[in-house]
Amino acid sequence: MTRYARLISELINRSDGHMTAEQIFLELKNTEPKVVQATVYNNLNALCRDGLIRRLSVEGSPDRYDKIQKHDHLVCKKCGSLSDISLNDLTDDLERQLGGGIISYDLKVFYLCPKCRDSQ
Amino acid sequence: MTRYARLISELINRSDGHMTAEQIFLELKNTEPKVVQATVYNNLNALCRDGLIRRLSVEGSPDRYDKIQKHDHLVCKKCGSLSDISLNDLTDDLERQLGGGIISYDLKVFYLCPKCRDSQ
DNA sequence: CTAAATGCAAACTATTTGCAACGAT
DNA sequence: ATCGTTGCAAATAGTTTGCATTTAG
Repeated sequence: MTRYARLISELINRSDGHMTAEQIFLELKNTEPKVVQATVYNNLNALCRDGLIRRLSVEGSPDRYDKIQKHDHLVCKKCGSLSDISLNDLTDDLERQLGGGIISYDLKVFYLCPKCRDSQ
Repeated sequence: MTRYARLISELINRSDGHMTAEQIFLELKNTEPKVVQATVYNNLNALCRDGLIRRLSVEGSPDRYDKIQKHDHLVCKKCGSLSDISLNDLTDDLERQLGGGIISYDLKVFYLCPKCRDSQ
């Protein structure tokens, strides 16, 4: 595990998650001024491949990177803002319905965030 | 509803879904040789906005466009291939857990497709 | 007649790649 | 010495935008 990989993984696990590559890059550059975007992308890909972080694709915005610990997401249909939620685990249900072989799942629940609901 | 909008929406609802903008563009060009990508994107955005199709973001590949009718997806963790599944509807559960306000949800179940499982 | 939709080219954003230099085994 | 990692620049992929032209109500 290289210096950058460690720093990036810490950053993602320490933050609220949901950081874009750009945000990670900017944050990291505070302490590591020489780092470039390509390196951040390389590391993010490696960390995802190795299962240390997870990638979150949200329509309309760049990919986000999140802690691996299982949780679900509430996504505002209007502005795309994300928040974490912990819902009942579905794995057993899914295994039963699909007959096994499941690796993981990703559940996004769409709603209108308070801000967007108010500005209707 | 314009000509293109109708054709595109039909295409998506007739197909197995999961078409990328590029695929839709190419397919459409068979019968509408003058159409350009920008028009396809414009129409896809409008159709999504109006709730006539849904956009599906799959990490690592361009957005896909799908029929609106509720269903879930099985996604190969390795090659990203998609297939439809019909799982028990979670809406009531989610409403109960979250206290209402849900618009919809998106459930992706990751697995290894037969092809990728074999080539391990 | 007007407003919206289209074609076209250019712009933009997110991400990847090739390659030389560097750093840690 | 070797192999993976980095910095850098350029390339690519996907998508959007501005604008003049066409189309449909």
